[in-house]
Amino acid sequence: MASLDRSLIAGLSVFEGIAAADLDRIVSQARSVRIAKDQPVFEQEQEAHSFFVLLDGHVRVVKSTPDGHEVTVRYISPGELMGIASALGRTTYPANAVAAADCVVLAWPSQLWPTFAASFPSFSANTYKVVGTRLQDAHTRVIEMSTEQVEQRVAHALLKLIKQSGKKTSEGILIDFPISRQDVAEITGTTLHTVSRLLSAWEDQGLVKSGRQRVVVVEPHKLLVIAEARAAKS
Amino acid sequence: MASLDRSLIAGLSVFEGIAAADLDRIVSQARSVRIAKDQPVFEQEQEAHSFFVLLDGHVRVVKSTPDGHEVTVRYISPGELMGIASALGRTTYPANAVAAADCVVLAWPSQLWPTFAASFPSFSANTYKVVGTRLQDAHTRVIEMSTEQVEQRVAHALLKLIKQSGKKTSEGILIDFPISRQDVAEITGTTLHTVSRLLSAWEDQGLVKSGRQRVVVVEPHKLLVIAEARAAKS
DNA sequence: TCTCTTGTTTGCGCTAAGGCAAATGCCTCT
DNA sequence: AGAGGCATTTGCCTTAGCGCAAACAAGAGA
Repeated sequence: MASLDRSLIAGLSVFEGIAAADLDRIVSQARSVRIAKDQPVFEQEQEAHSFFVLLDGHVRVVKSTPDGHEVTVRYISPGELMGIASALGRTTYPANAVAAADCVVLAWPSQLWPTFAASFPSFSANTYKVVGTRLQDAHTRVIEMSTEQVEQRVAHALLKLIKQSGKKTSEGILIDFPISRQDVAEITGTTLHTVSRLLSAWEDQGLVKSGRQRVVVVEPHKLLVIAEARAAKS
Repeated sequence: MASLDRSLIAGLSVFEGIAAADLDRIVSQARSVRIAKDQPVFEQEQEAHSFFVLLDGHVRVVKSTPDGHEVTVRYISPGELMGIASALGRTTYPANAVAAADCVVLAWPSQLWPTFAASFPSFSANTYKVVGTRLQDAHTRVIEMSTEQVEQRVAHALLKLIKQSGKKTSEGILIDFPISRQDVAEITGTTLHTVSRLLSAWEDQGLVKSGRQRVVVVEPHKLLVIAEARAAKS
């Protein structure tokens, strides 16, 4: 591992509260892997041989149903953990992870987890905190799916995406990786057609600008109004 | 704690792999609490002062949305953990837990968690395994909400309920606590009207028998066929 | 530059399922 | 036993949003 990586890594929230020396020991046992866009990071049902931290790029975590549907569970941004099945006593990955853009990840063999957890309590605590957040997020998703209409869900999804992976540009806030209508549909549980219609409508109102695999949110506030709308619609 | 409880408790999967002596130390620090039907076990946003094991009864975990919707996150059956926010680094409960029937729970103060986790690795491992399962379940819920129609979701919900809390009777498998159409609706993200219509239809076909706050599944296999149906419907 | 592939837009019809409303039935409490 | 409150059933209407299908860009590769 290049020392360049170390300084970059020290700032990540996953490693908060870990002494520099410990961090070195942790990082020195990782291997750094480059993954090209659309290549898998890990796959559903596969043996969970490693856990990862994403250093650069974006990863989409997807579950496939027997009947061919694909549901996006979450997007992973730089700095986030993924594939931590081993911390939860699982031996296989529960979903597919695919690079949504070219990625660089740090990978540790899963069998190191017990040692890490015992030796570096902060690391373990940070990890479980992440798990807690994800459980929370998943429940929020369920609630959104249960109580909101498609328009609100798509608005929420875009807001979540710009919060997580937004990049300010002169036009507005860009979702910083290629994302298609189909992708948004798989996040929100709808169809690419409906997403397309919504984006077109919002584009007309000046809320967003979008193109091929590209979405820029121009008016986040107005989008938020739609997302939080109770009953009436404009 | 009566020693009666100890023998009962030793069999629970949460305590698997824990030496009898350790189990005694764990259980001796719990207090046993009786909670009447419809009374809260813990509440959303409240400080997570304790974590629990349900010994008897059934608990419904519900999240309320700002706009008055209620979504049932899960049902807890005897032997299961609940309120384990502290193990995930949270300081407040993420949802409401209400007794769906009269309950008996064991409660430990949250501040014991770090000690327990350090002293009894099996306990910690078991707990995180439960968390893993719940995360999994939550994702399954999201997928069901995204890809299945209401009929399939309700069928799945009933199957899950009889698996978790089913009791064989002469008529079929009874869901062993009072459950209304509204409750089923809150699990599946639909309305009590739709649930009522479905149950009536299934009753006509002899798949279930149901009454006021009561559901008996007569033909689990046929229900499974509905739950797993791809496109066509009978 | 031209072509091909892949993503996007949009129109149209259809239906699952929600909303509303009213009737009925079953417990529970007095 | 009677009364009141819930839970349930059902009919009817409305509609959000899906499916299908066809036309349209806009990159990518030759």
